[in-house]
Amino acid sequence: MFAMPRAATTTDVFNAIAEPRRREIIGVLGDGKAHAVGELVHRLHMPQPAVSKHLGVLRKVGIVSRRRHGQRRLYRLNAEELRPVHDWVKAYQRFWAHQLDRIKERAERKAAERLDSKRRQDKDEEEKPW
Amino acid sequence: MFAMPRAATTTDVFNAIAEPRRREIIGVLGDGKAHAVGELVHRLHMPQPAVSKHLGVLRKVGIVSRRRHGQRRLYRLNAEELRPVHDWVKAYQRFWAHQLDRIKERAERKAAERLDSKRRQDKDEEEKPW
DNA sequence: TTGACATATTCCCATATAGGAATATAATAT
DNA sequence: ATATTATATTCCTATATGGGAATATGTCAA
Repeated sequence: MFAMPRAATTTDVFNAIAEPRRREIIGVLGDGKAHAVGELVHRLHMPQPAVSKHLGVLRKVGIVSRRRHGQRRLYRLNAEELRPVHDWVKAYQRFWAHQLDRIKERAERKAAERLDSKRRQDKDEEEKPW
Repeated sequence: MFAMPRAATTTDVFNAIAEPRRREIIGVLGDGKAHAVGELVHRLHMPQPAVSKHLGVLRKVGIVSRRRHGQRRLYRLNAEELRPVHDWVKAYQRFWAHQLDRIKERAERKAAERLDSKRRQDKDEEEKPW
C-alpha cells in the first residue's frame, strides 16, 4: 500500500526548481517586478497552459505571489523562498572557491586543495586512484 | 506521440539534488572524505539498495566518484558539480541579503528578522495588495 | 447582451521515477 | 571448494508528473 514514488514537485523548493522551464520563469521574474502570464508566454515561447501550470507549482511552494490586475494575473517572485537552496549549497562552496575574494570567503580551510582534477567516472577510469 | 514527462533525475544536478535522501548522502560526503556504501547505510538508516541506487544517480550526474577498496566501494563528493546550483541561486541572494556586510555577513540576522510573515497565498488572501 | 481577450483547469497519456523484495555480482575468508 | 560479506541490479508497482488539446472561467469593451 505504501508506494512512495518520486517526490511531488509541490513538496518543496528543491523539487520546484528542478524543472528547467520553471527556472526560466523564475529568471524572468528575477527583476523583482510583476509580470503577466501572457508576457511570460511571449517571452519564453511557451504555451499558455504550460506557463499557468508551472506558475501554479511555484505558487504552491510559495516562490511566487499572484495579483489581479484587470483581466490579467500578475506574478511576482518571492525570492526569499529560494534561500533554503542557497543555504544548502553554500556549504559546499568552499570546495571550488579557493581563490575567491578573501573578503567574502576568508580562508575557508585548505581542505579543498585536494581537488586536483575533475574526473568523470566512466568504466574505463573508474578504478583509477584518486 | 511526443510525451515528455518529468525530466529525468539523471539529467542534471538540479534534479539530482531534488531528492531529500540524496541530499542527505551528499551531506555525509560533505566532509570531503571517501565513504563506503555500508557506512552510508548505517549512518543514514537507509536500505542498502536505496543507497546504491541514489549513489548511482549522483554518479551519473557527476556529483560523486567511486573507488574500489577491497570488497567495498568508496564514494567521494565532487562538489564542483554543485556549482551550477550555487551560481543560479546566487543571483537571487540580493533579495534577502540587502544589508550584507561588506566584510562579513553578520548583518544577515537583521535580514532574517524581516522575514516576519511568511505568507502562503491561500484563496482568501490572494487578492491582497502587496 | 455579445464578443474578444486573458488565464485557469480538466482530460488523456507516455514516462520516469522511488521504494521493496529478491537476486546477482564481486571480493574476501576459511 | 564453500561461506560470508559488500554492493549492484533486476523486477514490480503505485504515483506523480509534464505536455497537448480542449474547455472552462473570468474580465473588459462595444
